[in-house]
Amino acid sequence: MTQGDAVEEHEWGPAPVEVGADPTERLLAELNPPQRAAVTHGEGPLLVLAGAGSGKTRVLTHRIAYLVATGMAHPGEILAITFTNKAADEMRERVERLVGGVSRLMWVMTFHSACARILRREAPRLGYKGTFTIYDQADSLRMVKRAMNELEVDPKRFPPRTVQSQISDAKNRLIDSVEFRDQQGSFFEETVADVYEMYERRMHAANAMDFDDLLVRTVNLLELFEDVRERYQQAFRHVLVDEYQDTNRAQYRLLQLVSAIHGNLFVVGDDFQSVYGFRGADIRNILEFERDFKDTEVVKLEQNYRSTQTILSAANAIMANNRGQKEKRLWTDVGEGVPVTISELTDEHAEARYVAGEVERLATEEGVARTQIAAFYRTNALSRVLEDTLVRYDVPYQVIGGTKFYERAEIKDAIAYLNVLVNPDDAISFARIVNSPRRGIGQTTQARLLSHANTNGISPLEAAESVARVPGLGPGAVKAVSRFAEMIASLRQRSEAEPPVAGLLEAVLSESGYLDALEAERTVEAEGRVENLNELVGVAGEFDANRAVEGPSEISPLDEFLQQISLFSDQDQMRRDDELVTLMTLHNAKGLEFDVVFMIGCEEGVFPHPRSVEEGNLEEERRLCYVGVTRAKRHLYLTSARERNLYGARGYNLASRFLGEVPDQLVERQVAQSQPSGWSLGGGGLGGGVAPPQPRPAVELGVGDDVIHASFGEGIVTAVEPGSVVVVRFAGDNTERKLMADYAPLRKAS
DNA sequence: TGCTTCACCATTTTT
DNA sequence: TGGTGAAGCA
Repeated sequence: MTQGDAVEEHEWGPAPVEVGADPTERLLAELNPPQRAAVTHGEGPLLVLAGAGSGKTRVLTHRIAYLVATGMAHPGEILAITFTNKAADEMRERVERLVGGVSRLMWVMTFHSACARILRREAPRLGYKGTFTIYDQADSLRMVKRAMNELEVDPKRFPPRTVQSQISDAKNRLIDSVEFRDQQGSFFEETVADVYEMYERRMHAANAMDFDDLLVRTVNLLELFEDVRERYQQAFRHVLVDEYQDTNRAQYRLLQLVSAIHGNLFVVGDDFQSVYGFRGADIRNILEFERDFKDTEVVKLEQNYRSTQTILSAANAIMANNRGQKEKRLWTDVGEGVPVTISELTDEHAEARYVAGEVERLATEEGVARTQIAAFYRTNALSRVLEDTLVRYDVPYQVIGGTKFYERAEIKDAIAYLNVLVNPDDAISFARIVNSPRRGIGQTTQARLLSHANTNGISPLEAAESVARVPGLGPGAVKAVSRFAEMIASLRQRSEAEPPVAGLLEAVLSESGYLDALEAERTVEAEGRVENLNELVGVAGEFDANRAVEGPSEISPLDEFLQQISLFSDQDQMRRDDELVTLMTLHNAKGLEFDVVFMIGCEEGVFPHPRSVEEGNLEEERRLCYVGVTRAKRHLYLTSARERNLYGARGYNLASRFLGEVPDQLVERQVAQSQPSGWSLGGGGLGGGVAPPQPRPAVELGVGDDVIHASFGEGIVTAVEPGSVVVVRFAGDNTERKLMADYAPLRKAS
């Protein structure tokens, strides 16, 4: 907290909105009538059904500002919850713009951050230490496997991922292992119940919580301890929730608990955009809100400020095929716009060429910025052909999603070292680092350490510290383990002296031998990993700097750093400044908007996904389609391919049923003439929307040449294949790509 | 202990 | 088609 903010804190009240006249006037001036009704709502629950592009974030931020400006709430009494860090950041920023620095007193954060914050203080009540570690899905999966291993459950018959997801589902529904067992009948489920129980026990012993635990344990806390419950119920006079349709049972219960005294629950959502059912989101939470919270008022936002009427009509028509939903019809006053283009191509290559060609045509002939163009697909696998084609057409693009920074092995390793320093009970992090880098502590040794730890009720680290007492270890293993234990002990001493996190991290990386081992590899991959680790050190340095400004807090810097990054994912990696076309899954597209949207792979067998159809989730697929369609502001393209390689086999598919649900009068249809596919660029019909770049005389490239690519940057040629294809490994993202030497924007580095 | 080969299998994934 | 994970060998 800076000096300036401290001053503003004392001056809170009518925030710096307007001097003189009614301070709320300007806030309300920018709103349409239903928006205004929502913002000026008095006390009691309110459900805002906010259609796509209807200004829901505006309503939320203005509502918060309104509460502050009218004195209905002190900033410190406001809890505003989102699902993503990105949404929370955006909301905080926009609120700050409206009310100024007092926004710092508000709790504007994700469900998980809010829960983690509460649990850091209160976890001892539940028998956890305040320094608990937060496990991501991968860590949690390891723990599931470990529990299964301990119970001798065959992973062939019980896929760990399935078991994990059943446990997670149960937690999302607030069903603990005891209740889970009671409800189950089949042998399979009995076994899952066993694993669930063991998993919980081991998680607790490791002083660790998975993402679901953050919610569930907070609910437990509030239900079990009246004083804690009342404290938070009193504290949060107004509770606001974004994307309410995505809440699961645990989140629902949490909101119910936390808003019980004041009853001011303000939720904004769109049942049409509920696409996370597979993760436990329960669409009933929004459909039955009025029943669950007495005297709820409902406001519908149906005016859309994003898309043309054509696009909205298409979206409405698609959704008319779903049942059990809140009646809602989007409209706009921006006009009809151009028809939806539906194109049927011969195969995925033609489809990709079509998209690439149209992108270039739009960019060069119609002046559409490439940042305003996106392509969505149902499954990540569909991006590959499109990417290859965009490269060949020299169209710069970015892919959102994919491998995340914090999921990279080297980053997870580094964090695991820090986890062990803060939380010595953390068995999963221990396992991660004990033999990484290689120090001769192999599987057998690890298994013996672990079983010794489990039978004696101590942590693996403690077992390592008294390795002499572990039975069955050879002298070599004993020596390696005790050296490891000593190294950790010395690092822990260092961490307790509270140095900056960045310095500690550097010490960890060098003293553990991790960096040395990477450098000894002398490969491009290893180099990239070192770079990533440097980036992590940079993140830590930034954290240290911010912390120095904000002053001390009750928990240690390292602890705070770990909590922050464990709940941070780099979803907000998207760049909007460069001239890049954006590629992503339909799920990732939620909340975004683009002038031009391509939805590729609109075929039966792809979208709707056959698995969803099997499982009776067609309506959710249709909502996903709705989400995709409503991202488009001006022009929507829906493409399908008659045949496509999927999982190595050729598949022949009909166009998606969703295409048929768009009324003909809104559509301009294009059907490809049969044309050969493959490497031949251009040609007639579709896919030749724009002439491909003329072949240049081949650049003489050989293995080992350093090259520079217009969008991928520096790389090295690792192979040359017939047909003037070169394989280049790029330093930037460490991937190998096959490029057409004649077409790729590639030149030899000097 | 650790590397290599082989078989398998396969949505979506805010935290 | 390609990435992952478990058994087999040096």
